[in-house]
Amino acid sequence: MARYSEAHKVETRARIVETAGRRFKCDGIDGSGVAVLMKDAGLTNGAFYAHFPSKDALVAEVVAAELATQLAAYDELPPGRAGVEQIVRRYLSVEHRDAVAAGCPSAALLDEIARSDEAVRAAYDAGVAEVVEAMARRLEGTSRLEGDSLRTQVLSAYALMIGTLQVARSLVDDACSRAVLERGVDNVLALLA
Amino acid sequence: MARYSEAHKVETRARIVETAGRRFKCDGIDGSGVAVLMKDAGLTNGAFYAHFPSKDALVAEVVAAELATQLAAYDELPPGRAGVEQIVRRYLSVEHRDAVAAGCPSAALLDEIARSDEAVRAAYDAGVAEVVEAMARRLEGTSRLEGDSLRTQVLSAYALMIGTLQVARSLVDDACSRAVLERGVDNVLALLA
DNA sequence: TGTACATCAGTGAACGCGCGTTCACTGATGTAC
DNA sequence: TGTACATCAGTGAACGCGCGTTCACTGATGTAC
Repeated sequence: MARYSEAHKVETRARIVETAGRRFKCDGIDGSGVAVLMKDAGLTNGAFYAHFPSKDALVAEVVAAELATQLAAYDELPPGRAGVEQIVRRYLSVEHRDAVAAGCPSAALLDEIARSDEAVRAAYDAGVAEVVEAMARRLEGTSRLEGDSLRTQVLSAYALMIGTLQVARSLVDDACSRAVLERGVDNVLALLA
Repeated sequence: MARYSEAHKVETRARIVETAGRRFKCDGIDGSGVAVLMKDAGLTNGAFYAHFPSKDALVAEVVAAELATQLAAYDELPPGRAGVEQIVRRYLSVEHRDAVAAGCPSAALLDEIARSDEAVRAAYDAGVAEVVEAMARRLEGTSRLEGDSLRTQVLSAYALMIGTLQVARSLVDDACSRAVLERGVDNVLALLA
């Protein structure tokens, strides 16, 4: 089994990035070994280095890919402020809280990203900037803020969403967890009003 | 070297918890081995199990101790709303952003805590409840909210602080990082008005 | 007061295991003639 | 059209290393007599 088409290698690589994203979000970056990552993708560990020079290189790609996926999901939503409201309500839902593997990479990995090398943080930085830009463009004209100031406010609101989801996932008390999610929706929407 | 006083063992145990807190916040829980944790405390790895049944047990104690330290620091601040403002300004300062080891355990460890077993999450839950209670009591009477509703709002504000600090630490662009900290202060104070 | 013994925090080597990475090898396919 | 060779994604064993945990041992001190 070799000498595949060029498309095959690209597909395999993409599959590794995608399954690694889910695994990282579930078990953490440090908690996910290369052998497991490759098994998730239906391969053995040795093949990893035909696609990536190191685990760190994969991490940077996964961070970029995960944020790109998050960004792409915004296309399906209604335009303008209505779309942003849907983003916020979905983000701070019980469903998102309980679906770590399919969920936001920021909420699942941010403090590991903060400890990562500059390549990973640069990938995160760029990915978040695009997500913020997409949200800001939907709000432009309907907000008291505009330009950089609006973007800073959107980033601050995104930080509230991230922190809220992490807290909701950490609390043992379900009622308290749901309460912080619900209040988070109100507070984020208030910040973006 | 043995047959120490009872106080000696208590002190040693406390030293392990304290140095482990700093190490966990710097390198992550998964990223900090027992041998390193014990070396930080000036001991060898074997002695660890005279104090704790497992690394997981230490993690739960560290989470509790770190939040207790955060809570204790509030005693030095002015009473009422003025103290809460100082808490927020210090939390979202460049100094706190750059001092991970001495900083907030939530910002450094929250997504690892969310992945931890129930003992760790219960310790986190209880510790956060106390921190929230301390802040809520300072605000009671000067806020449009009261009781459980005020506490939920304080927890939501705490989540914004956590998320903001994590984002500030992850961004490579320093100007952007500072901007989100500054905006975070305004937004948290607005949520608590 | 002096001696024998019990205690137990701490030592440091060792356990099996999984880590990230390397490498000799496989074998289905594409290319050359 | 048929054969020989080159390619290279993927295999699976192995590398040295650090992980969490165990354990036989040490030796300064407290207690018993």
